[in-house]
Amino acid sequence: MNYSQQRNCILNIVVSNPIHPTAEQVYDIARRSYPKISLGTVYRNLNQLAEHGILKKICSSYGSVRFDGRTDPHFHMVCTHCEKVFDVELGEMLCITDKIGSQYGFRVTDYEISIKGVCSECDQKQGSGETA
Amino acid sequence: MNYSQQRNCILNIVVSNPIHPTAEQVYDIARRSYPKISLGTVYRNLNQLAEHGILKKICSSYGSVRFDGRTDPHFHMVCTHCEKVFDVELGEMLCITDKIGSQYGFRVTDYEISIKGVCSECDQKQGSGETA
DNA sequence: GTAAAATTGATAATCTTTCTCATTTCAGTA
DNA sequence: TACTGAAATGAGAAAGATTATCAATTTTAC
Repeated sequence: MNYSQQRNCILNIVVSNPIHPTAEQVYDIARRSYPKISLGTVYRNLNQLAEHGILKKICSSYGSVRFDGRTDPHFHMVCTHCEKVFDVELGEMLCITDKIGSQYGFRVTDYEISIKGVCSECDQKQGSGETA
Repeated sequence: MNYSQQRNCILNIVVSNPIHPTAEQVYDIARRSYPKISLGTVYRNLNQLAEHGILKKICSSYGSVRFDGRTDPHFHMVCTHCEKVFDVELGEMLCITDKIGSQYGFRVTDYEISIKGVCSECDQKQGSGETA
């Protein structure tokens, strides 16, 4: 895999913006540096980087796939109000997945956990009728 | 919400087929009973039933959204080989989500866990080069 | 610097899902 | 049982997300 300037830019965007961006969001940011970059290039690179394990595809929310610069096991909390995706640490899950593997005869290679709810910010705004 | 024959059929398909079908799969099965049913009707009903909490939308795998007739909290194991989605029971998760909620100030309303890996069936076939 | 391999931008194509709207069905009531 | 307004349907167009194609450009290794 060659590292073109565009690929580097795309990777940096995902790694340095822990917002779990969609391809479209990455595209918007990438265009600031490469105004002629095409959306196809963004999709191609995000998928290739994910295939190589350099970043991760996540499907925490409906609609578009999102990408995560963190590849170590962790969870996500998705706010059903503002649609933001937050990271959650919880080492305990590791032993739970092991348990599941042996209990169901399933060879666990990865897991993806999305906790849905309302983030504290939205929860506070809720009363005033605001929407993020 | 009126219960048309088509809506009943769609609901039955999802509830009685624990394969976590996509809209397209539901459509294919529904056509056996209602050859003229339209894909739009299938999508409309699946979404409405999900909005009413009668069934659940899941995004365990990429590509298409899937639907689940079980609405009680449970996990999914997704085989990366045959793409099948299996149910997993694990009550322990309930206290973990509570913990996460209080730790991060997040009001947890639901969660969705997908464990990815290879199911025992595919694991056995693997050596012989077969693909499901 | 050169050549082969990989990548890009532009655009078409595909796939999934939603929307529109005239027609039909449903549920409640007389 | 017939009537009526609301809800749902089927057909197809439209929108949104993603992938594929391909000539031109960039990258990498020598």
